[in-house]
Amino acid sequence: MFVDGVVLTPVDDIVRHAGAAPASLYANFGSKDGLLTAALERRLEQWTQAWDEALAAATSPTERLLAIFPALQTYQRERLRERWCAFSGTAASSSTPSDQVEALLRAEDDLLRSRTIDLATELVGGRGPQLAEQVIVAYLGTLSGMLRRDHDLAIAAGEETARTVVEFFVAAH
Amino acid sequence: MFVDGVVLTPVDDIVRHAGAAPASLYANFGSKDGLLTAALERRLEQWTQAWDEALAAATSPTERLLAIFPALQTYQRERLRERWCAFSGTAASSSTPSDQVEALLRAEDDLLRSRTIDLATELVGGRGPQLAEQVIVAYLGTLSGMLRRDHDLAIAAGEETARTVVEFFVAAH
DNA sequence: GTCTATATCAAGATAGAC
DNA sequence: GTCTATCTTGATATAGAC
Repeated sequence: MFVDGVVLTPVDDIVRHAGAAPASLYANFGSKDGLLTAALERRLEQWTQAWDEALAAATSPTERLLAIFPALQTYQRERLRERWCAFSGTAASSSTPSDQVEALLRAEDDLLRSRTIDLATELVGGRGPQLAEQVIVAYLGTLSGMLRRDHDLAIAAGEETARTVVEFFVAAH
Repeated sequence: MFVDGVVLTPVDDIVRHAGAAPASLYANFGSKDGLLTAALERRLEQWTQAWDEALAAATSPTERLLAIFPALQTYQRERLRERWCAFSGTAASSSTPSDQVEALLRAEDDLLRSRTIDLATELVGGRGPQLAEQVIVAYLGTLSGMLRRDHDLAIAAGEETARTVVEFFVAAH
């Protein structure tokens, strides 16, 4: 759809794609920033759902910690196809986001960290936060990787990396 | 300096910062894309040097493979301070770069992959490519991490992740 | 080769009709 | 509430003088 994300896509293009008029967009969202906010809210909701579903499908604590990768794959395939990540992309697109956009970026980051730390702690106890940190590096590396190569390859490489890290921590546990 | 990168920074700002006139920029670089090209060329050169230096300072094959992280730190501290990465940032800023910009993005990616594969192969032989892939995930995750948190923390987390992966492969070797 | 001043164009936003 | 038409702004780029 809009491969460059909301921030870098002109309002006119979005409006034309929607079959609507510019004035309607402004009547509904107030500004382009309002549109971006609504888009990120929707993405956060969809992403949370995709992750929830992958967690529910996971059959072991290890797979639960790694479920973020299948979640990313189904999110991309079945939900909001994106070039890499709406949140990192927004952070990259402007170093001075509005307060409401910044709050959403923080909300996504909080979700990522708190869930990952909880899942990692279930798996390795006190070393959970360190393991979580490394799984997050693998996750963020997956997102960056999507910018420069095939999505499926990037996700597979990221998941393998996370799996290595998890095995290492579990073995030392 | 220009925290959002060349692509997202208006020409006027760059010109003002340089104490020059818009016309001079166009006389010297032809277009904004020409300026971006020159900027990326310079960055690739500086980055290669920083990485070379870190490689020269490394004292074991493992440290040589991990030298990309100290290289990133000195690059950021002593060379071209950036918000995250000029190359990933450029890739994120436009999905349709000019041919010359795309060639530079490819050159940076080739450098990253070929060097990492060579160093990983020295360390673990035939499993080198797989190890390299995971170190690259950690590197890219470090870059993305720099977008959202303190640079030193992001680099430390990335290096720790890569170190875990390396230890795992070395132990299995 | 560099400057001032300006043309050109694209993008965000709005006025006013329906 | 949505549309057409338009305003305004800001950004890339150039003309012409020095």
